[in-house]
Amino acid sequence: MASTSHQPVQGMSDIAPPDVALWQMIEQRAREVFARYRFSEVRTPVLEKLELFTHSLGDTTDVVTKEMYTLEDRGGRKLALRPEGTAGAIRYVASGGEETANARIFYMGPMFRCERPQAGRKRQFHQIGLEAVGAPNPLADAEVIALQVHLLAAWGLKGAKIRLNTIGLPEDRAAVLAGLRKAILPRLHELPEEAQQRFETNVLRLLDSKDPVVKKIIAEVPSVIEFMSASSRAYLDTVIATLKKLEIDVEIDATLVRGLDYYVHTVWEVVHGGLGAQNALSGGGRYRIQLDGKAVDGVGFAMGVERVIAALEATGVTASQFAPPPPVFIVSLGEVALNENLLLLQMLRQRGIACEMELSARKVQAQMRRADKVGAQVVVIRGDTELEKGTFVVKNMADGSQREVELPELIKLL
RNA sequence: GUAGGUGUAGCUCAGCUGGUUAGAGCGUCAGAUUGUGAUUCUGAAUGUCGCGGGUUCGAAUCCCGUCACUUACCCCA
Repeated sequence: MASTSHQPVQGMSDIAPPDVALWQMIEQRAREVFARYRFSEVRTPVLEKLELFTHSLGDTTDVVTKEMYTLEDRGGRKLALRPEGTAGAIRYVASGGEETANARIFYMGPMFRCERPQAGRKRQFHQIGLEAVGAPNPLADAEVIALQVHLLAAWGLKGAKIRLNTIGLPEDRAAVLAGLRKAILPRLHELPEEAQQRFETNVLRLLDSKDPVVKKIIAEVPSVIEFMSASSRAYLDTVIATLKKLEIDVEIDATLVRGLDYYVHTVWEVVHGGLGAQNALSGGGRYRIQLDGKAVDGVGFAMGVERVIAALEATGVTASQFAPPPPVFIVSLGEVALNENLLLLQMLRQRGIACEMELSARKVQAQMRRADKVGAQVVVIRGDTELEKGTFVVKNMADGSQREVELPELIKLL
């Protein structure tokens, strides 16, 4: 604390052993759910060519222009730490030919964005993401959303909501922008200066503004969906109808916008109260990514693990609930017993029993305190007397009772 | 990039408008208990008061700078 030299890089942090238990639970249950939906894991490099991201995410997006960690390797090649997982996953898919045309893959791992850290936002953060590759099909979108709901349930997370919207096809974009501008124009002078600028540069971004004045005007303007083509609207309708059949509640929110250029049709977010300003624990949607002249269609989502954890903790879940099982503790009395117990320790471990012991001849009292400290429920005590008799004292820490047994009995007890 | 809050022991924090040797709780270690834990009692160790500079007889305290953490804007998971 006093020294800053041993701290991790700004916005990056260690995940300490007790907390890791929660991470492992999240990852393990995610793997179980993904397996049921027949998705397989892909592990792509953390470092990619810079252009992979500029091409797929869009070279004017904020993520690409001001948030990426970029570097040059010794050969002068421009590289970037991945700011998200879809680009790399799709690069893998695009390189694979036919057999990956309908790939169903998931990934989990660290992502990097050099932003100002705040609640729910780290510079190194972790995502669990999934991509269902294949031609646009509203049923696929619904299936992926259903999977996501399943995932939230598997984690035991309560209170999450899904906000759903469509951003239509690229062909709709011009009509949407024009329609929106036309609707807002009469009230443009009411907007704050910053918002007026955005009216020119990126009208869509006015939709999810946090400014109360902007919000009010946006609420009175027709929904973006109304400016879209009939086929885009039909696509959305099918997604909604399918979700209804699957009994999945979503909130249609026409102000939902996404910051990456590759999205088409369905987009959604999973939000949770009690997360601070960054209330989205997942973002997802359908996309079309052009790579080397090849278009890859798919639908997917990415969940921010740190945010999922924050949401779980906000609902009373703690890492200690997923702590590893308590160990058996071996107490030694005297040097001779200490050495003999080392053999016992290894023998028990080889039988699959988690156990530990003090590796120096400390006082019994200190060893017992240690046993209690690490949460041992059973303590095996062995000193000279027991060595002579070939017995072990087994103590139950909960009620304090103990009995003396021989080896076969000991193994049966543990 | 912009704005607010905070940096004192391993952890959580107290330290009033500057005044001698900088505190508490928890944790750690040890003793009470020479072979028995969570309770109790007793004791011990650990601080360049984030860092650098300034004002002052004197700075943890005031001023300036800087770094870090934190919250929010922007944007996003």
